[in-house]
Amino acid sequence: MKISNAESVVMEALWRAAPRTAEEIAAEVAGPNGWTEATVKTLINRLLKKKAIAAEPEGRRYRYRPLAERAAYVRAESQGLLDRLFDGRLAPMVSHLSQARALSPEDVAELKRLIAEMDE
Amino acid sequence: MKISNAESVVMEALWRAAPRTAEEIAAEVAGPNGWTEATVKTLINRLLKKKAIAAEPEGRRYRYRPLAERAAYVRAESQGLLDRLFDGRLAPMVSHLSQARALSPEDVAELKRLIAEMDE
DNA sequence: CGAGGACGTTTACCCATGTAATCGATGCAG
DNA sequence: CTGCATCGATTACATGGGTAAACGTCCTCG
Repeated sequence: MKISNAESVVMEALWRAAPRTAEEIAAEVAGPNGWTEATVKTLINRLLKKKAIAAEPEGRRYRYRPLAERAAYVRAESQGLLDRLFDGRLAPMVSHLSQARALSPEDVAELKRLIAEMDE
Repeated sequence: MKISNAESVVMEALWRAAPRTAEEIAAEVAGPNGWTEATVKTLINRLLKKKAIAAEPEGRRYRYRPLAERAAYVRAESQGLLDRLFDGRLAPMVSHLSQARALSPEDVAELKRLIAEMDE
């Protein structure tokens, strides 16, 4: 099932560190997103329904862990965008993004390294 | 204002060629997406409301033309993804995508060229 | 033992979106 | 002139998502 935008914020938190309690998750994501703890709880529940995360009982409460893998999520999202906007071609995308936002020299160096690697 | 997924299909059609009538647009996008002409008309109207396109009268009907620029749309979309998933860093994104999907030699060559260009 | 709190669960509500049918005006074929 | 076909405009309706409060249950402190 599809993970929505707001939900993905919770997922990211869990991908960063898991398992965690609802309280811990909320502590991390509620403020920056202007959400109340109630909102975070709703998101957690929707993710449970979608089987994107699992709950393991710990005493009185639960700790949540991701079931969906970040790599798969990232791949689906970026591939979708790539296909929709750049006809699946990476080069035009890189071209576009590098124009739209200046790259740091480190970025350029890193890219160069990547390409060199691919070129074998 | 935000352009939704379905709406973006209409936008893409108009970016490809404009101005066009609703009928022409529908002819191009309805079938492949499994939409009726009515659906396309709704999308057109929503885009009008959002000021993403404009209508110019032509005899008894209208021809539509994009107001929003594709470049801006593409930039917003890809930048959003880049920020959300790759912390705004292009190199990790390229790395991820090139792993997830093998690049053609042309792509690699093109990328190499791009990087070389940036490096000045 | 009783009250307050901590948690997860349920319910709520509104807006955007996907999808489409219907309506109203208008121009054209007879 | 009149009825049919066309168009755009209006209305419809279900689902998903963002946002959150209310509820029920159990634990714990006094």
